[in-house]
Amino acid sequence: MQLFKEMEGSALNAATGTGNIPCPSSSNKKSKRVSDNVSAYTVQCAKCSKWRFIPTKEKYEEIREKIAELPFLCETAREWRPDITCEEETDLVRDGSWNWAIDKPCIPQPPPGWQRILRIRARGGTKFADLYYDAPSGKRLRSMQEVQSYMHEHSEPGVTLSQFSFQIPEPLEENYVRKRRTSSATLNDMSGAVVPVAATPISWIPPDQSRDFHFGGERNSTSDAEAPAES
DNA sequence: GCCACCGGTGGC
DNA sequence: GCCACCGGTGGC
Repeated sequence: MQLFKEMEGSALNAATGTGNIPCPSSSNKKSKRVSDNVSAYTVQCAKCSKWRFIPTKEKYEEIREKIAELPFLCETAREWRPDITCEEETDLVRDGSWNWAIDKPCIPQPPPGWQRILRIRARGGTKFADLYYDAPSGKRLRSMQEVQSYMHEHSEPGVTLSQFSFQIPEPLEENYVRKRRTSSATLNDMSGAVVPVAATPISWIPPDQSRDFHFGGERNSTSDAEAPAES
């Protein structure tokens, strides 16, 4: 299970982070082309159900790709946090400043040289997010169709369509996305609890609250153990 | 002129 | 009803 938080506005490339905390950075960007507006990635331990921050987008993508056959455990995080155990408090404090979403598991890592870009849209729109792939050439592709025709025109040895997925996560917050008019539209449908199917929660954060990571936060809201879709 | 963002819709 | 796909456009 994974989560991320969103940061609006500035380009953030979690992938450039080498430490524990992905810092907003535009270091290796020459243009103002935007990257993800996601600034942190988190995965849930399959054993203790606590959340652990993942230091880079690449690592997150690697974990996500294999999570079905290779469940994430706290000890996996020792790669970047040598002391971490299941005894440590969860990395996440659900204090309302974070918005959550459910990421899909088993999404392939982008081919080498490619970037998978997720842009969370503003609340109240008709769609939750956009997903793009940036080709090594810099070309931005918006759909499988575009990937396909790009591959037709450019030789990308060893790259296949199966390495692409345009699946976007789901917002946990009901009504983040404006519901389309339906004939039976009642305003308060309480039934809409998001029940992810073996999926991966993600979170993003509203603007201007970008850097307050809660590693081992004190006010642990007990376990964020379960699929955070209560009520 | 470009592109990030958003909405609409055809096809399932 | 959903979502993959793509067109439009405002802001830069």
